Amino acid sequence: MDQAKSPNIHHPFQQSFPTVARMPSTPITEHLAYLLAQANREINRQLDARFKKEGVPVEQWRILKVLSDGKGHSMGDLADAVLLNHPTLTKMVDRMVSDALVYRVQDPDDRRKVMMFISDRGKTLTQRLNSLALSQEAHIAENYGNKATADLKRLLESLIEKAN
Amino acid sequence: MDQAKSPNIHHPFQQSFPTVARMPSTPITEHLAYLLAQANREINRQLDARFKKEGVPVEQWRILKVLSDGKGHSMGDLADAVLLNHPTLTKMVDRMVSDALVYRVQDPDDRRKVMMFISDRGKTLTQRLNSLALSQEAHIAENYGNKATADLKRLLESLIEKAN
DNA sequence: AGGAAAATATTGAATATTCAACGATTCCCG
DNA sequence: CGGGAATCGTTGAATATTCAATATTTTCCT
Repeated sequence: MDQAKSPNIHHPFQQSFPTVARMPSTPITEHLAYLLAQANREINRQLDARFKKEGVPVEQWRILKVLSDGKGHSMGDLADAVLLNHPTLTKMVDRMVSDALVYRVQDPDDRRKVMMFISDRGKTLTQRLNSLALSQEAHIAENYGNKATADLKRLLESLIEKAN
Repeated sequence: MDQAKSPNIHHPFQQSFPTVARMPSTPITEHLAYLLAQANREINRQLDARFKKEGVPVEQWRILKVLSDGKGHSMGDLADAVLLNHPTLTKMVDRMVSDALVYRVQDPDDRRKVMMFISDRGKTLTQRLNSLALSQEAHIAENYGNKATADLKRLLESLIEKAN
């Protein structure tokens, strides 16, 4: 009866009381990093829920959106724009090529580069996703307030700018 | 010479011009979801850089910080508090148990539950991490402004609250 | 010109995360 | 009380991400 199946489980008698006064330190919920993570997670979750029926993750929407200017974008530029590192982007683009949402064209001016383009299929999907995203933004603005939303965006932009 | 080694690469002649006027739609950089992702990513990157010398990912710091109230926290509560889903938390805690930063105690009142506690080793590490995190916050407040930082935190808190 | 260094994208192995299923325990209610 | 449903945490398989190494092409320097 002593050695149960779960490893790593102590039994309760080892509670030790702190011998020195514990300096409380700020709770995690007051750190900017935590608040950003939490807000980001929540907004993303909501957006993902809306995209669910199209079966497209948020990152692919970002890629499509960047490409929907119709110009070619190199993988490097795209990676920066959509906040993905290079290998992750390569693999995600592979999937999108399989789904015929985007295609690769070798840049004739610099043959190291690959220019990404959006396909017609990608464009029509993007439109559907955009309207889902817009409806989410509207929903946020609705019960969070237009002013708060605008203020928040402005502050975030400024933070990002300063952080670089 | 026709069939090169790279698959999926079209050659440039297939550029098609849009036949209908393209509605520009808002750029990705103006979406709240994108701004949050970008800010979160950047702040996290900076924090991770500071934690680098301790070799601890941000998530572990969050776990340690929550546990440093000295009370026991169930895995479920912890998962909510540190924004990780259950299996991910279980595996991260496994590593932290190996590193003797935390330990598990079976809850005697509800034997389905496991209560997590921080070890002494975990506590001293937490102190070092806290001071790194504080110095980051100070650095942010410094060239972003105390007011902006406070405003941003307030807005984020309110967004999170509304979103639930 | 020629060769070292830098830039670009991809690959493969190692690592991490997620999803679904499970085992154990407790709760609920007839 | 008894047994089905709910809760809690973990596991294993599938999937995704990351790190380091690679191949290719271009740039730079002398």
